Amino acid sequence: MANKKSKGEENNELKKLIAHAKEYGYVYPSSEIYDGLQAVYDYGAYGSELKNNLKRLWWECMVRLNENVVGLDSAIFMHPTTWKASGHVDSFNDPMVDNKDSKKRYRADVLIEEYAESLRKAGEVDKGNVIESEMNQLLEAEDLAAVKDLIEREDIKCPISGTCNWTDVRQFNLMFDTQIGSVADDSGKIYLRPETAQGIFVNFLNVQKTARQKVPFGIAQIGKAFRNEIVARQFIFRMREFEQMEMQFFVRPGEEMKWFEHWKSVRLKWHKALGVPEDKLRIHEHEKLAHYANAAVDIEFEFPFGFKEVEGIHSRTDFDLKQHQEFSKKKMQYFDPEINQNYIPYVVETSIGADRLFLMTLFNAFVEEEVGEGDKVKQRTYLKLHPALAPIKAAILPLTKKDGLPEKGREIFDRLRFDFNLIYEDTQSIGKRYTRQDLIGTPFCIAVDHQTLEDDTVTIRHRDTTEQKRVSIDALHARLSEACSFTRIFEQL
RNA sequence: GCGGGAGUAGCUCAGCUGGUAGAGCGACAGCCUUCCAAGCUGUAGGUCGCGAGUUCGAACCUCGUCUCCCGCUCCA
Repeated sequence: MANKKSKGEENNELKKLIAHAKEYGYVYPSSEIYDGLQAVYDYGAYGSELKNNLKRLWWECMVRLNENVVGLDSAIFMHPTTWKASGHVDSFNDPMVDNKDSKKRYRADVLIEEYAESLRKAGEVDKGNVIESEMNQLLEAEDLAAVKDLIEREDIKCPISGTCNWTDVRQFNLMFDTQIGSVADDSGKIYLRPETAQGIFVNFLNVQKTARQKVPFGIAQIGKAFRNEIVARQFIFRMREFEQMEMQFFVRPGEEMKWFEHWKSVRLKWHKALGVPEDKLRIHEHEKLAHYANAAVDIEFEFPFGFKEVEGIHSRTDFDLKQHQEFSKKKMQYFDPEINQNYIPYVVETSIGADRLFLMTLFNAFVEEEVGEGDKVKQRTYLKLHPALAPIKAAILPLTKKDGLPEKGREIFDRLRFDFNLIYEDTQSIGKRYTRQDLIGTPFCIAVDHQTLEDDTVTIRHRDTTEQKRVSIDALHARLSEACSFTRIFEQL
């Protein structure tokens, strides 16, 4: 393709954003003084503000604007059986072994099972069964070294290289685990949740009853989740500790596709309302569905490294509630008075990564443009963040540090600070201060000049155009409220 | 996994055939009182990625090690 970016260019765009994010207080590598921790990042002064604003916006759009969606804040720790019921223990936990010659990776249990099967076929039924039960015992005991010994003792070869040159057997746990209770033993092993959804499912009846909701209704939650990602790349796109914003919507069986389409269009509209250019968004339909789903789409954004999932909308059927009903022996059913029936509701999930949304927002906001003429051409860099999302709403900047201008500036600052996140700054030249605000994405700069002392007016500079307008100090509050309110985004929904 | 390249101040980088570190920008303080990173003065900030070795002496040479980047390979 003609306008396809080269790998180097993609990398440059990402690198530039990473550098900017670090330099201007958005995102730092975690534990940087110790050379960092792979695939873990920290949010700085402005990053934490932006992330909070995004989370609050999502929450308000979900919970406040929908009467039939209520919130929940469930714990990261959950009873271990939760993850057996959800299927995560089985599908997120495999003993892996690599052949050093072919560089192929195998599931150790599959490798041994296939070997045992070949023995049985060759007539050595007993030996095959013995080996398989031995393997199961070792896996049960989590004795991976012994599993390797077993592979070597039986001289199980890689089908590709034909050698028995294996690495150690390693457990690839996509779930993190830890101990609960002060005495560490196996019975206390619990997982850090790999998704927030299960906290919603296990609380389904609690919330339904106490918030007096009727199907169809939804439960929304924002929270951290943890996954041992094997490939750790692409900045905060793929992190080991990340934050999800999920809403599980419970519907009558048979009506799930209607609601699936509903939430698909609602969520797509939401991204557009945030100002994401339409040509950078696309819907990707899953062909291969997860074990719990009967329909799934991703809302993808075109990052420099390609179209990637930001949000997923899944029709999860009644899989999760049914599983929990089975494992917990508690009824996870709802009595629907309208049709006089008891049923396990079907679930439509919307799940967006807060960190991915953050990254998408930063990419959209990052602007570099040439300004000036002739030999005075300079590059201007700024973050074109929506005022409702920007970490700092306005900077109060006295033109000079004399003549009572700082005092007047402080006065204005104090009048507005209770309602808006502001910066007051009076050092160095005004141009330098404007530029600094551009770099962190502050939408408005309020300059206090000599005329202010005469008629109580100030100039407001708009970040995107650098144009200034003179307004009275009394009008500032209303102006900022108008521009920085979430209502400006709600109106687009 | 293989090959190549790079690690020196917050950032970008200089540092000759080995002689115990420099610039620009940025930050901070002051002057100036000025509307888009202006100017002047000053200040802070570096065990030169880490560890050994050679040497009277190592940012520089040798070995090891870690991290990052590029390309290939692999995986999805």
